[in-house]
This record gives sequence, C-alpha cells and structure tokens, in this order.
Amino acid sequence: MLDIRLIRENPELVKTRLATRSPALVPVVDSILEWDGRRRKSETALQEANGTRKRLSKEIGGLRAKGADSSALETEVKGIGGEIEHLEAQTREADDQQRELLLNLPNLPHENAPIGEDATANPVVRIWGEKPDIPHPLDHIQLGEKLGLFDFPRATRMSGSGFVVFTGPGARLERALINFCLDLHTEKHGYTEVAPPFVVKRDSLVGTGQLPKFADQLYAISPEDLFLIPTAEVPVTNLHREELLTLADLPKKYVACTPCFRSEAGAAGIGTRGLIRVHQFDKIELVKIATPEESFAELETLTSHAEAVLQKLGLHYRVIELCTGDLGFGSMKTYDIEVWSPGQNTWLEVSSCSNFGDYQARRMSLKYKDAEGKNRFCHTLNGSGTAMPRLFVALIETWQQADGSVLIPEALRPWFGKDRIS
RNA sequence: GGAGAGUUGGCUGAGUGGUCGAAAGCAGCGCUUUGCUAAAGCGCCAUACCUCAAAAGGGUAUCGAGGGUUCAAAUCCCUCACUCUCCGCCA
Repeated sequence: MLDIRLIRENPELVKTRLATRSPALVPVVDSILEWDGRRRKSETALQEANGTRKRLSKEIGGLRAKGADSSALETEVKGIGGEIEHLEAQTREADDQQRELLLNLPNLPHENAPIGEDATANPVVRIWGEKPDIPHPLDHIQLGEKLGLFDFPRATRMSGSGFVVFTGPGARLERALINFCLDLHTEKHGYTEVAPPFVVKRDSLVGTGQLPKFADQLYAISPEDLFLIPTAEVPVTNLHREELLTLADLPKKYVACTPCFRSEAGAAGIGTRGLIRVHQFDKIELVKIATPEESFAELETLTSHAEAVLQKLGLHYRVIELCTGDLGFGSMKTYDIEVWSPGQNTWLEVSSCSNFGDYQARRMSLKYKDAEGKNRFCHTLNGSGTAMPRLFVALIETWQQADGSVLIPEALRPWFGKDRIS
C-alpha cells in the first residue's frame, strides 16, 4: 500500500499519478485523507485519556506504598475507563476504514511509465529473433492430438473445463522445460531455488496484493481460511514477511516452480480450447528483494533472465512495457514478454516482470537495516521465468516440422533426452 | 488425536500485579587505548503511531493474537494460533 504520509503531504502528486491509471481513483484519495483526519483526532484524544489514567494509576501505587488513602483517586480513574472505551471504538473504526481504502488503492506508476489507457498503448521495447517461416503451421491443439501430448476431454471429465492432462511425451516435455528453466536460473543466473507450499493464508495474499481486491480470482479452501496460490510470487515474496533483513542480505534472489491456480472468473477466452488459458498451470517464478536504490536496475536483469529462456529455445519474442492504464495493481513498472505463436498467428504473454517498489513490503512489513542503521522498507520484484503452457505452445508450434514431428531445440535436449517428438 | 512445556527487542535470555519499554549477554554503531590484527574500557542502540510548520522535545501503544479481571497487566483468568517434548495413528 501507499505511505499515508506521502498521501497526506503530497496529495496532488498522488492524485495525478493515480489518475494515469484511472481517473476514478482520485476521489478515493480524498476519502482516505478524510478518514485519516478523523483517525488522528480520535487517536490524540484517546492517548490523552490513556495518559491521564496511566499517571493517576501510578499515583495510586505511590500512595498505597506509603499506606495512604487512595480511594478518591481510584474513583476518578474508574470514570476514565468508559471514555477510553468509547474513544477506542471510534479510533478503530476510523483506522479500519482508512486501512481498507488504502489496501484497495493501487501503487503509483513509475514516473517514467508510458501513459495510456489500455494495452494498445503499450510500447514495444525490443524484438528478438524473427517469425519462423512455416508454410502451413498447425496449432498446438492439432499438434498435441497428433503426437499424444495432452488430453483435454479426460481432464474436463474429471476436473471440469479449463484443465489439462499432459500425456507421454507431452508430460515429459513439461518436466524437461521446468528443469531446464530451474537449472538455468539457479546455475547461470544465481537464484536460490525454493519449493514453497501451494496453499497460503489470507495474510500472505494481502501482503502481495491479491487480496482484498481480487478475491474472485482465487480458489479458496474451506472451512480453513486458506487459498490455492495463483502464482509462486505469493509464497516466495512472503518468505521474509515481517522480517528485518541486513544490507548484506540484499538482493535476495529466489526461483520457484509451482502450479498456479486461477479461477479466471469472467476472463475472456476461458471457453476456448487449448493451453492458452487454464485454471491450473506450472510456472517458474523469479523473485527479488532489493534496496530502493537498486530495484529498477534489478528489474532490467530480472527481465533479461526471463528472456534468456526464450533465446536458448530459439523462440521469437518481443518485450513490451505496460502503460499506466494496463499496469498491474501493485506494480510501478512492468515489462511483459510475449512469445510468437505461429499456430495462433499471435503474440502470447509468457512473462510479466514487475518492480513493486515498497508497495508489497509495506503490506507485509518487510524491511532492511540500511547503511545508517535505519529500518527501511525493501523493494520487491518478480517475473515469470517463464509460464509453462504458453512456452510449451510456442515451442511445439515453432519447432514443428513438415512431416508433423516436433524438433526439440538443442539447448533442451539434455533435459528431454531425445531430439524429436514424432 | 492424547499429555505436558513454551512464545519477551536483530539474536540469546531474565522478569516480583505498580518507577518495566523491559536485566544481562551477543551482534551492530561511535569514541578512547593500541605498531598491525586482536583485546580492553566508555557510550549509543526496538517498532508503530500521535503531537509539533520542521527539528528538538513531548505523548500513547506494543512482551504470540484477541478478549476479560483490576485504579493499574509482560505478570492473573479465558479463547485462539504457533513452537517444542513424549505417546498414539498414518503416507
């Protein structure tokens, strides 16, 4: 969440920047300030009452120690109790209101973020490789059926639409891609591998920003107040929640592969066949915890680490930067990486690399001790490195051969074990 | 699932219902001593919020979380979460 002091001291800056996301956010800022005023007023009154009670109680202690009569004071203090109770309730009400509004307010876009209303305004930052020249490309569904890579009907029968079973060489390709990515990031890029739980508590999701605003995207586990993770970002970023890190600890670099569970309520295209949008998919996630000074440079290297996956697999891709109107809820700056899908004749988003600034750190109380010994909020970053199903799609569509087989790119062969699926 | 013991600052760890935001040690920071390293001595060192134009200062809260008892709770009572030990059960 945003720093209330920033909002208080510089409301116009906050409004201007938030308006680039959506003009509807501007009145919310005013509402937050209003509750902030009430909260502080009521808090001050409460503190004064508490102070009086504390002081008088000490006096009583002093009188009793001397064996003197304290009954008059005791009666006086007793009366303060009711007042305190009332002020406590009033303060809590204002505090809750303010907090709720703050938790639902998105992060400020970075000052250099491209301004725009929606995805059509996202500038292309760079393009790597070229569109493969495939005369009559099959799409991944056709290829998968021919080669026995996955089974949608059976997955649907057991779990409902939007689920997939990988089969035979498809399951092996999925596993090979996962191991290829994990080994690349741990051995070449210096990330520490973690294998987190796939189930988290509510607080963790509040910490990374999925809750309270995006509850309808999550699978909840009842009767416990637990949720299936929509991305490894949640457990991995929360690894250090409520901790005080030292400067020498930073940057922290983690990589994790987990399934991601998304209800995709109301999402366009969930009805379409294929692997493009499913309720459960594997994803390699890169997470960094950095100092504010380094975080934007760390975003560049993180993005390049995700790109390395596509480069090694010989997949044509482009990097775009999200404009203010398209930026994710907690992000200040985001690069999306889109891989070319010859079968769909379109770009597919396989990675989204973001710097959240201190937005998440503030929500989960993640700090570090700086060179002056002051405690400051860390900056958090994450990016996919990469999402598996779409990588799978791009790979088999790009490397399909005229005879209907799929060539395995050389870099992947040590993990897949064969040079071709046929 | 049963029985018991715990949860205190960055870490370890004392703590009597009242002067306890909390002993001591470690780590960290500063100074002194020192040929270097090391060691020793002295001092500083929790967080959030409120107040103040700001700084200084002042104040309130926080000893796992939430309730309760009391003039007053780290300390007493209740509920919950978590940790550890033993027993049982189980992949």
